[in-house]
Amino acid sequence: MNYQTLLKENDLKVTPQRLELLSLMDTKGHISVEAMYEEIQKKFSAISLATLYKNINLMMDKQVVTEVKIPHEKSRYEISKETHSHLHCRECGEVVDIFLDFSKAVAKVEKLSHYKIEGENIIFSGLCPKCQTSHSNESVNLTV
Amino acid sequence: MNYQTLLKENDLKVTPQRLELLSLMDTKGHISVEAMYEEIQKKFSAISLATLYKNINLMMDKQVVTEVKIPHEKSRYEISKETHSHLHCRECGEVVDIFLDFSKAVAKVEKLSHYKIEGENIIFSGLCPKCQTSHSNESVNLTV
DNA sequence: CTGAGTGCAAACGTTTTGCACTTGC
DNA sequence: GCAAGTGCAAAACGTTTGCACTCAG
Repeated sequence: MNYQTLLKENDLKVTPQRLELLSLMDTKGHISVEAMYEEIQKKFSAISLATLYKNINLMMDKQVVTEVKIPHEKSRYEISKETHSHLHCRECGEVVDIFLDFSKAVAKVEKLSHYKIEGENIIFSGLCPKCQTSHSNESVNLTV
Repeated sequence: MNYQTLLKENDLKVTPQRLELLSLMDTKGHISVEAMYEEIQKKFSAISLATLYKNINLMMDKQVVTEVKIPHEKSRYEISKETHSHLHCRECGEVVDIFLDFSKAVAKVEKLSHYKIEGENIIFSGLCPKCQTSHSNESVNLTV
C-alpha cells in the first residue's frame, strides 16, 4: 500500500510521523491508541500524544482510518477498506478481518424495518483456533 | 418487566434509584449515560453521577445491562435480553432492536475461520423511515 | 443491626486545546 | 514564504475512588 498517495489524495501533508502511523495500522492490523503510541515511539521518541490524537482524528474525518469498537475493549483503528466484518478472540484479544456478503440480510432488514441501510457493523466474538486448544492459563490457581 | 425481581435475582439491593434507572433503560430503550443522568434527575434531583456510574458498572458486571457501542456515537445502555441486532439512524440517532437469526452466518464463519463463535454484535446504520422523507435540514444553507 | 448503597469531593486517565516552533510543499 | 504539522504544557472531559452518612433487608 502506498501511504504517500493515500495521504495526498486526502489533502493531508506527508510527514514521517503520519507514514509510520499508517504503516503501523496497516501491518499490525487493528491497533489501539495506547499500542500505537508505544510502537511509534520506537521510531519517534519525541512524538507527542497530541500529535497522535490529532492525526487519528484527522484521518478519521477524512475516512482514511476507521474506528473499530469491540465489546468490552478499547477501540482499535484500521486503515479503511472495503466493507468487512471482524472476528474477536476473547482470550488473546486478536482481531481479524473476515469478508462476508451480508447483502441478503441487509435486504431483509430493509424490508422488515423500512430503514434505508447504508452500512453494517458486524463483530463476531469467541475463541480463535489457538485459544480453543491452549487452555494453559484458564485452570491455573483454581485452588481457592 | 419486574425490576425488583431482576435486581434480587442478581443479588442487588432494591433501591429507588436503581428501579428508576432500569425503568429508564426499559422504556427509553437505548440510553446514554448523559441522557440517563438528565432523566433520573427529574425524580432524584440529588443523585450523584458516581451513583449512576457505580450502578451501570455493577449491572454490567451482573449482565443485567448491556452496553451498545454505536459507530461515531457514545455508548448507550439497554437491559439485557435475547440476542438481537440494532438499527441506527444516522440522522435522528434513533436506535431500535431487530431480531434476526444469524445462525447460518455464524456456522459459515466458524467453518471459514476455525473460530468458535460465542456471540455476535451487529449494527445496521442508515436512515429510519421518518428521516428518509424529511430532509428539511439537509439542504439548508447550501449557498457557500 | 449491619452491610450495601448513596452523595460528595477529590483523583484519575484519556483526549483536546492553545501556542510557539518546525516543516512540507 | 506560508499554511499545515508538531511538541509541549495546560485544560477539559468522562469516569472512578475514598469516605462519611443513610437505608434496605
